[in-house]
Amino acid sequence: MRIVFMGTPDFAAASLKKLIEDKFNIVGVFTQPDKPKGRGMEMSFSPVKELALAHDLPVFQPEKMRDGSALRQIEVLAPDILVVVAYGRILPDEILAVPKFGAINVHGSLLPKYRGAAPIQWAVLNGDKVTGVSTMYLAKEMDTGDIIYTAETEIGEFETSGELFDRLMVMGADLLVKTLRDIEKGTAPRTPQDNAKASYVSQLDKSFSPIDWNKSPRAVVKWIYGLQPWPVATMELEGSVYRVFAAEYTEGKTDKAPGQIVSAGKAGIEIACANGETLMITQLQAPGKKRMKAADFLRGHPIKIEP
RNA sequence: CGCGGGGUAGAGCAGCUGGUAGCUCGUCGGGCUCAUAACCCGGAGGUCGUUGGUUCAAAUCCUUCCCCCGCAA
Repeated sequence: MRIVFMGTPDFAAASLKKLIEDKFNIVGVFTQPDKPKGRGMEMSFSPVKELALAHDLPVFQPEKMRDGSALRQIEVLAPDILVVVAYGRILPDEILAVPKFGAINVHGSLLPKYRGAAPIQWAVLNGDKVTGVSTMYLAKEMDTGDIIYTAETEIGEFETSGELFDRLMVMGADLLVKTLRDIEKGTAPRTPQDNAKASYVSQLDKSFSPIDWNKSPRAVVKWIYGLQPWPVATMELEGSVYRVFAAEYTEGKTDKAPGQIVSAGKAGIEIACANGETLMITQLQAPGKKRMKAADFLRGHPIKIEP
């Protein structure tokens, strides 16, 4: 089976890596054009491109998908199926129509829940106990195609989105392999999504960072861990914005208003949340500094606690 | 050359309008205490990221490079 793979970030690279390891016949790899990244704005390749180059797979990086050139490239490759994982582009119908098995996708949620851009992060942010990955056929509308397979996994209480990402991309890769094998055998199921149960989630950005202390401790914990590795939860402390990386639950009760510092010591910085409950911040990062334990931070930044 | 912050004792910071370095914690020793992440006394520990320069004298001024971090992508 001739496969054309389309993808860009690490999540996609994990699937491509698995397909390569399992000796699938990948005839071409599409990924986003190279862009300057990082400090110094150095040109960099996408993880998918790096991987493809390392295995001598032909790489295609069309600037536009709708000007016909991408279509011609794909027609030449004559794939039997298109595997699209976090490519970052909407594919026009004429491209989807080329392969006889169509196009399939790996999505980081249990569809139809969390259609959209940041399903993994939102599963964490919402405090879900379980999430998973799905494989599906590409449809005209984003993430609405028929589901092929799903796989579930539990979310750790203090698991970051990044950690969950790493697990889900491996699960996704495995599920993709199973999906491809069964499509080839003709035994892959095809289940339409129940649109009534669908939900959409938006991409995250820095406007999500500030912690809302009027929430319960658990909601704040989920916010802190769900926003990692990006954009990272933040809190204001004596005029500066600090990035918050870790927190623990406490038995503490307080009369202070949400957001007020209750205590600061070896265990961390205790902050009031909703209903008089508190949360212990244990790891944070000051502007221009690297992340550190709250106890380390307090040595050089004694905090005055309002009575 | 995309913008900006920072590299000072084991850790976190101050000092940076130049004169051989200070604070908190930790650590070591001693004391006090029924006891303590408590308190008291004492000690160890730093070629101030690197290179060259200015100067009678630099952590403090200028310069080279390295490393860390945030923004932006």
